[in-house]
Amino acid sequence: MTKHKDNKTEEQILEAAQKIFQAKGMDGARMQEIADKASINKAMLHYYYRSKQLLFEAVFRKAFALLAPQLNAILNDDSSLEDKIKNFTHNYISFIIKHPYLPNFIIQELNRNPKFIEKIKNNVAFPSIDKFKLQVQKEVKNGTIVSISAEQLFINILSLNIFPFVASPLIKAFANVDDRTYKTLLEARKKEVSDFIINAIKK
Amino acid sequence: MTKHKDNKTEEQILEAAQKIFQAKGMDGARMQEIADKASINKAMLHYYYRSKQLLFEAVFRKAFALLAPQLNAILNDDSSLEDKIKNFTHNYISFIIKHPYLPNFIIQELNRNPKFIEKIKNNVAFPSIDKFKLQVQKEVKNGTIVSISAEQLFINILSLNIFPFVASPLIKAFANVDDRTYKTLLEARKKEVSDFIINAIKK
DNA sequence: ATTTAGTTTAACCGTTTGGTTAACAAATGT
DNA sequence: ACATTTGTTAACCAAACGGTTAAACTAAAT
Repeated sequence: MTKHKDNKTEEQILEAAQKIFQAKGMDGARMQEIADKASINKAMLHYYYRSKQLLFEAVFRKAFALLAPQLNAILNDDSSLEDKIKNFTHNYISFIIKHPYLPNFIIQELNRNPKFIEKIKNNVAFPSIDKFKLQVQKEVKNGTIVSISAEQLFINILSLNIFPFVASPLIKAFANVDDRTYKTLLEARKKEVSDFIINAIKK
Repeated sequence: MTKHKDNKTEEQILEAAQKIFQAKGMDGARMQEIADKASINKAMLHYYYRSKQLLFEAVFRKAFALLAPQLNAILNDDSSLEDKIKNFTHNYISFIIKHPYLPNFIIQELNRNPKFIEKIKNNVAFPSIDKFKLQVQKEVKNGTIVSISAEQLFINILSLNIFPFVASPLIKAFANVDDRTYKTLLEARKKEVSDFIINAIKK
């Protein structure tokens, strides 16, 4: 979209689209609603982004670009495994509390169209697990942690950090807690989760 | 729908609707597509279920009724905490491997409309955390496990078991594994996850 | 044999949808 | 000063959507 000189309207659109898409998903979102939220004419959406699909992809890319660096913190940082887990958990949960729609949006739309991630891989700095893998293997070999594959540990870390945000209505209902209590629980998880993980892997 | 004598068509519709709704969600699903998959006329959908919303609710209720008893296994079973975690993890992952769309469907549609769970609470046997809570508190008091709230432990168990299915496209991409390898990883989690949890909480 | 109630179909309907058009306004360049 | 490009608007469009209708079909009950 480099041909446009004035990017004020373009950004207004992207912000509005972000809110609508993240709340209602690709299928549930309406172009008119996005236009209304951006306080502009519907034709402008197509003037700047050509189609709903392309507008959606712009929103998705932006969201993904926000999330990816967070994961780099655990995959490609130089600190010790224990420090990584502590820092990541604390920072990541703080981050998601500020952007609660983000993980669910990305997960949902990726499930809707799994091939989409290939497009993203070429556009955004994409974290790699390689370094993390070496680190875990080394610690297992040294006997500092129990025998576990880097992939399983990685899945566990992500699960414990992300799932409570993705499935909040379900968990709230089962655990029988109200919104305020749930927020307190999430806040406590900044510490609880890293303790839990470190306990699980240390010998 | 008790007025109908022949329930063959009705079930065909529900099955087709289940597949379409679980793959595309409420907003992405089309009544025509459901009719096609059920090999019947579109008017029949309305004859048996009146509206898209009611058909969707029937599908959702059925899915939820399938999932809820699984959770009862961990919340209201009489066995020891360690046995519970082992059994639940093993059985639940086996269950979801057979119904891979289920958790994501429920989570997604509950996020779309959080009030919906109130409707469900009255219709389906709804698990309660009370008994599990007492059990955890007792074990903490006895010193057999580390100090942890039942809610946090419950969240952790659900996260580790469900998230890998909900976020599979994302995890596959980050962990850089193909479909076959990922299936193997999930299969291994039947044991890995319970070891991980038990390690995390035992003193 | 005829009624009756349940089932199925094709055709139809009003609305909403993403997207387009053509005219107009505001900058920008010459 | 004029011409050209860029930004914005209201009106419009065809297609797709969920839902309805009225008539036809089926089979058991009278």
